Amino acid sequence: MEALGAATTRTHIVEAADRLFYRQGYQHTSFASIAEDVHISRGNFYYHFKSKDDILAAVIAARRDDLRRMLERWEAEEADPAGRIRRFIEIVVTNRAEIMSHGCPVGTLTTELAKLGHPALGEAGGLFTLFRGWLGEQFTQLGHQAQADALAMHVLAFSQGVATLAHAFGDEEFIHREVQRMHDWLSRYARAATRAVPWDGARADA
Amino acid sequence: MEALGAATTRTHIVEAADRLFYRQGYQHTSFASIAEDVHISRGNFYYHFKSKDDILAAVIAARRDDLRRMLERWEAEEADPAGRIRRFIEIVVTNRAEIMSHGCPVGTLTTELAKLGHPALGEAGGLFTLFRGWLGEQFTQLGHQAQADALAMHVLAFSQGVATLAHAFGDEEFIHREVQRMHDWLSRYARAATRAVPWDGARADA
DNA sequence: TCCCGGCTAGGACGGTCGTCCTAGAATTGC
DNA sequence: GCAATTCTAGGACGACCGTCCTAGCCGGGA
Repeated sequence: MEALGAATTRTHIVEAADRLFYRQGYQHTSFASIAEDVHISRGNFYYHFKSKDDILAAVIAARRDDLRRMLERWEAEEADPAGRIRRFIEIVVTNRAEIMSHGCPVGTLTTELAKLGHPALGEAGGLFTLFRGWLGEQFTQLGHQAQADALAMHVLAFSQGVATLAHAFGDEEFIHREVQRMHDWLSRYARAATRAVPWDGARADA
Repeated sequence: MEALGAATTRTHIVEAADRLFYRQGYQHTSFASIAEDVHISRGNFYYHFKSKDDILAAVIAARRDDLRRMLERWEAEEADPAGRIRRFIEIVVTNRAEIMSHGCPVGTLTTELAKLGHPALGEAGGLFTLFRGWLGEQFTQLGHQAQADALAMHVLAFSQGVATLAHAFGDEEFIHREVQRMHDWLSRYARAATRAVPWDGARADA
């Protein structure tokens, strides 16, 4: 019973598939290429996954878990909700190299699955929903309950627009310009609450 | 010599391919499905096009021509450069049904071709460049030469972000909100030049 | 009327894909 | 050391893909 070996092999498959789906797209990534990447026989795949869709589901679940951990980390590291939103805004800077090469992992996957009419589209869209809900929560904590979701969607739209064009044009200066613009925009909504932080630890619970 | 019949058949193929590439993606659209759509034999394709890539090139060229005509029409109908930019901003409203169903035709195609490593990526990216240059020209006419390209890219990023999220969430209210926000933003850059229009017909030539 | 060239239909071809099957290697519990 | 289980390798399969080939349809010019 070497369950550990199987677990790591399975993990390696998911990691390789994740990377390849991102770089080449889901449809364009064949079992052969994943197998080659993991140094595994092609036929051996079906011991760990019962279909290609199954691998996709595992990849989406892994991404979702990663994103959740990232959001939790931000919450631990940034006491100020505005600082957390700034973290999100700066994703496009932090990951600029990969974004310029392959776009946004969430946006491009969702778009592809939609065109394929793939049943996992809902799961992939859940990654957007994750960010949407989290950003909305931050804006709510900043005191903008009424517009929280609209503001969250605006931030998401920013990130998708920047990612798509940075990908198309490979323009790094553009990323920095738009991020700066977004920070300026955010400061209009963040100022009041940034001052509020020291004395309203209780409000976060409400 | 029924060259006319061939021309219309060719046009029908390009139109069907355009529609199917948009809805299902390039890779996921087979010759069989295009043939079925046009009511043509599968093998007959290669009289009109020598490969699938050839059809793609024709589709991109057709889109480019359509876009050019659209921009020329806007220039004829809108004397004010700000009005022309507003026309662009409102594309996402005008085409909201299609965008919510299938995303932006330019953005999704460019992204897909990039993942495929397809040689026609450059041509597809030219559609973005077309808008970028045209928008930049409008901002220049508004008197913002120095930042014209940056402003053009910002407008493009808006449209891509809105299209991607409207596609992912199917949220029409979101589209209207973001368009309104964008109009407000534009008015900050348009006001001065809107007044300037009557007396600076010469500047457009400079 | 016949012929010729533009145009079409249908099938054959090699290749790749996702899937499945099976024999056997490796590892564990007894 | 044996047996059972976990894991792997490699190939076979049917389906679909883009491509190509060829026989024949059709209409206009001689």
